[in-house]
Amino acid sequence: MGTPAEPWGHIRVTLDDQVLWQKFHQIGTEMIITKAGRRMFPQCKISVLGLMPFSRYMIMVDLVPADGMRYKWYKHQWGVAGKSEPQPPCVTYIHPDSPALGSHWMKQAVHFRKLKLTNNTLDQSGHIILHSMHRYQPRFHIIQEENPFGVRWSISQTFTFPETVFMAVTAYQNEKITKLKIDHNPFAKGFREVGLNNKRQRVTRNQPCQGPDAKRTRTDPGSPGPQQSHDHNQDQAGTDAGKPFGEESKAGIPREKESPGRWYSPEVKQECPGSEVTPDPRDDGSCASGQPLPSTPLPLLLYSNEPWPSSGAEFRGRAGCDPGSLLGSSPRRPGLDGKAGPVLETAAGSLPTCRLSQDLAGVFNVAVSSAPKVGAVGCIYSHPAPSPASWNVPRQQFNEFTGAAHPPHLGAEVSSQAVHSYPAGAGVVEWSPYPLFPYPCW
DNA sequence: TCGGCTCACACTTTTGAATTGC
DNA sequence: AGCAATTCAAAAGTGTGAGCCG
Repeated sequence: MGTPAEPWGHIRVTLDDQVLWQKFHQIGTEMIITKAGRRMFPQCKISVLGLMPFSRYMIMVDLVPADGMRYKWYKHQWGVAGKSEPQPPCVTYIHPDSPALGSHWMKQAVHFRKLKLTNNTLDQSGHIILHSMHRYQPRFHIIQEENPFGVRWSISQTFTFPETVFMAVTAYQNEKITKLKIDHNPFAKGFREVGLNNKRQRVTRNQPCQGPDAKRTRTDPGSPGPQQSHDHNQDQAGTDAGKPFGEESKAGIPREKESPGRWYSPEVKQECPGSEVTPDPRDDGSCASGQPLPSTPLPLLLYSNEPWPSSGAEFRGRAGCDPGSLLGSSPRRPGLDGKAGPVLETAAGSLPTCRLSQDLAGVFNVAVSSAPKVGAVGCIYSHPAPSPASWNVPRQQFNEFTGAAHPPHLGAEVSSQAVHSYPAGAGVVEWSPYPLFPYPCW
């Protein structure tokens, strides 16, 4: 168990499936969001190195606006349609293995396969709520538990990867993205065959069912649709060239199998090779700020009544740490009306006497996977407990927070960093002067 | 009229309980 | 009795296109 003095100096985070991400990024990644929740593809998967094997960490993901714009698909390309809408209640997804030892996280890739996106602002399933036609950037947060008994969570570090920026959509706009997804996503296997991933040809296939009730008649035994589909899938079974997932699993290869990638570390960031990176509207040179950060208290759920920053630049300045930027602020605090999604709440009576940074009144929404990780899920919804997962605090109390991001009990010896990782060249790590979670949990 | 969203659909993959074998 | 491997059904996840809605 190391001291918190320099626990972060050698952490390296690699984005897995980076080649795939870059393929999508080159075209302009689109992520389908649905009311019921849709998984990401490519999925968020990272490799972590440099953790202390016997220290415990939480790893979580949130999605922040990539800019302050709303987009529209016009003439085969994305164009700005205006300013972004007020952001919905933001949820941070905690990896179901959290908290776990550093050795556990480093043993294999950290896969956020259960992470789901939704456009349902009233979602209660813990899915990450996004607006369609907006661009978002996934962020990965690693939070260290200071002692092995889970007294508290403290230091945090944030990693982002420019190629993971995507456009949230309810229906694919770019046919190239559609094709790429079909080619790489096993669940879309049925659409891979030529003709089935083409809207017009698909319509032709179902012509006998055309008409106002066409949807219903597709299941009609007399309809040629299902039969043909079956045949085509049989053909496909032997000719499927991609098989990126299914083949892997059937071959008995661990799903978490890793492919080597690049590392991004704070040290590298100091070099600030920003020129190697695809220009990002949010990258406004803040990588130059290589200052140690104030202490980072525990992650909490922070609802905010503040609207999200309307401009990328503004948001960027806050990135990485405070509740407003990390998890996003919701125009309205969910939960007060009883419609809140599953959130990590802080325990009643355990509120610390910390203060929020000035514009950050609110409460985090923290989603946890549906996976049977009792430690993470159970505690979150249960009574106060001395576990780091049980940050339950009455939502209504969060708005009473004001002010500082330095909880007194953490002290200055605990530093935190927000790191912006770039895939290009040697990589870039960005240090933010803001703590990830400015509130202690107890 | 138009663009965005929802839904049911057919299909594949994944998951996990039940069963079997050692 | 305990464990690992296998089987199988159910659940989850996928893109599509028609229809709905503002």
